[in-house]
Amino acid sequence: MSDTFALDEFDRKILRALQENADYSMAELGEAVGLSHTPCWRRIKRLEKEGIIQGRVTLLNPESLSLGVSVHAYITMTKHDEASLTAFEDAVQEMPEVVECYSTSGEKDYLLKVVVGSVDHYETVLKTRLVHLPNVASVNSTFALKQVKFTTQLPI
Amino acid sequence: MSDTFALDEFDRKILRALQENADYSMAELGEAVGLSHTPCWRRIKRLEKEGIIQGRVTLLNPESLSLGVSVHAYITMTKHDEASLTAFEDAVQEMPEVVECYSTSGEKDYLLKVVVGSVDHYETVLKTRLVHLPNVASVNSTFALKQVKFTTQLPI
DNA sequence: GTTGAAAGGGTTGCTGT
DNA sequence: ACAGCAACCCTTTCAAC
Repeated sequence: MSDTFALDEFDRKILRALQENADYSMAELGEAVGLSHTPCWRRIKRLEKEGIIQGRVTLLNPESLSLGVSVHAYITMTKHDEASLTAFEDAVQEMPEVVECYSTSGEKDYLLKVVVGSVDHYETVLKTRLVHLPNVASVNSTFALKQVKFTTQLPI
Repeated sequence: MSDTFALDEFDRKILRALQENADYSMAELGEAVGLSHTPCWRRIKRLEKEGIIQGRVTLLNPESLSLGVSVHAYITMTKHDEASLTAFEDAVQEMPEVVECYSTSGEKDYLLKVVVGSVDHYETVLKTRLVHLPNVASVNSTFALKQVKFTTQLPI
């Protein structure tokens, strides 16, 4: 594959640490992985240029923002030509409540993860927005009773 | 709710910017939201202390690490007493390939999002790990054909 | 790879509004 | 409350080796 790169154990240690916490200083990071700060910094710059590091983001606490309700919505489409699917996918990008979207194998066409503040709030989003997305035939919703695990750390 | 706090428009602008990119300097951030860097920095510290800001993480590109295959696994449990569920949930935390886990309403008990490198890799994870998690009766897997959207930004 | 030094930005306190 | 300023210190960044 043209988009894979050879990573040594230093790179992996750096990536594992940075996935967990982007706030490590070069000195801390170097000490943790067994390098001095300069090669550590050079490796990070290389990993950024290669596109392996996508960026640093701040994670917020959903509960404290009254966004503690996650819903998985399963979408069946009326049409399956490329233009119809693209119209749906573009519209999904514009909905901030939809934080994840996958086209799926199996009976349903898409799986959406939607973040809202309450069941009532979801009902509004569902009836005023989701069912009106382009070419949607039906929406089947499953509420998350509990978020058991959520991590942005990839298993490297 | 004791864990919700009053946020003004400055706080929201700061949070929106930091969710998108944690690398903004105080000067940039202040300019973007209409504050000077000192009050901007103080607000961030307050938001961290209140737990609204959970932390900063580095996001990696799954494809470049050969982790481009996402699978949603639906779990049915053999037992539903609290101890059995807790045993399962604890075991899930220890599986780095499982990046999300929700207990769900509906027929299935849990929904897992699993990140792997290939379909073959998933088969191994499924047969050697997932089906042997505590109190699992059955696992039903759906492959993501395409990741249409993924964001860590909450809709604030 | 290392050491070390310059430049930049984060952090704090103070004054004034 | 915020702006502005000054100072310190840590971190990033880039030499030179």
